[in-house]
Amino acid sequence: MKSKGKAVKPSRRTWSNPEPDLEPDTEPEPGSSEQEGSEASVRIGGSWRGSLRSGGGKRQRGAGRGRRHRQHGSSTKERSIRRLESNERERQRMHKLNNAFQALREAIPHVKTDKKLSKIETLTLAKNYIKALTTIVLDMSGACLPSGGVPSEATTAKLLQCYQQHLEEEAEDGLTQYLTHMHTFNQRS
DNA sequence: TAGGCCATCTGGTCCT
DNA sequence: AGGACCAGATGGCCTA
Repeated sequence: MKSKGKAVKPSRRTWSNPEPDLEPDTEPEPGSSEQEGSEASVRIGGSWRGSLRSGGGKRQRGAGRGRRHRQHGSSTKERSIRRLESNERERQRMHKLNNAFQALREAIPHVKTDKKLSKIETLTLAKNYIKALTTIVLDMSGACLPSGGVPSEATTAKLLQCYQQHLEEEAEDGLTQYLTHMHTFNQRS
């Protein structure tokens, strides 16, 4: 396990722990003033960074774009508390995501090395693994993938049915069980 | 030392 | 209204 010194980053200026010479109350919030998009730099994430507002951002979802900051009408202290709570939730969310990645790493076969799979490697291997399993399962059931690589509707329905059954049973050894179902299915049909 | 990977913070947007 | 989700930014650690 790599120690990445992430829990605390003392050298970093955080919103909740700003440098003494910075006055959060007197600073215009990014995007909340008339200077929107005209600042050479904005303070986001407790750090100074280049302006994001002028075209660089990809965030253009929904009709709410251009909306002003949500105004909570609360004190600096209350906003600070909410921000800390929000950070904590985000941390927990990312931990859950990482746990899921770890579970995925353990579920897919790969050459064991000292170095753990990165996230992108994990996703890529998982995708390939699913493709390989699908091919095997279809072979067992006498079907085969069409040239496009996409199973037919009927085949997909069969796969989903077996997968659903597997989920309901919450099998300990998922793959074995899944393949057994498919084998049984094949024998019956 | 550069580049890859990652955790964390943050603000915007979506959803309930 | 508030939590979840998302993606950009930042900086630390590690390796080639």
